Amino acid sequence: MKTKSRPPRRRVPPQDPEATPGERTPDRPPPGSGPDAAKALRSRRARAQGARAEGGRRRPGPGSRRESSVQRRLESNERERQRMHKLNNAFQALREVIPHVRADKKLSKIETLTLAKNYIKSLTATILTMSSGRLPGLDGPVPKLYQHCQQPQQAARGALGASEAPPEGHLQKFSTQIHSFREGS
DNA sequence: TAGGCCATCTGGTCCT
DNA sequence: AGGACCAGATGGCCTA
Repeated sequence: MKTKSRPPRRRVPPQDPEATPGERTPDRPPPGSGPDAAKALRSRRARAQGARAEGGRRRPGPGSRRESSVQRRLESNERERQRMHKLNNAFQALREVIPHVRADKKLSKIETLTLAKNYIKSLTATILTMSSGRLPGLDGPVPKLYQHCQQPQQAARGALGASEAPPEGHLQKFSTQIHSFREGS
């Protein structure tokens, strides 16, 4: 990660005035994935691209500095889109491995992250309890895992119990949390 | 209709 | 220098 101390930024109007951000994608498909979503995305992007090309503004002449800077911006946008798609794919992969109720409703990103964190913590606590602080294949104790589970934050956040709880207790608590999460409490 | 969630654009910053 | 990463802004869609 990088340094977090950035000066506050001020939103400036787009340098390329062909359109403002939201106007470029007027028909975004509903959230979801699959071939239909992908197809809709492609056609939407093609239309957006066309709309940009036909915009009421005069296109810069070939080889102009403005054209190359617009071109760089478009390429940058595309890379950013790809990056976000990869990020979303990772979110989807994470959703698929987190047990949760109401599978018909897609977990939001924040729900996915929160449940994943608590799921990991519950599994960690369970493993520690079952192995008495040791993991199979390791000679010594597992200081990092142990220290992690000793952190006071776990009690403060209330999601998971102390490491003395019976093994099934951790997952039981996680399960309870999943339900309360989905109920919006 | 308000609020939540999201995709996208954008410019600044960091890294290679 | 160029790409990756990040966060703010914006507007669309959906649901209660």
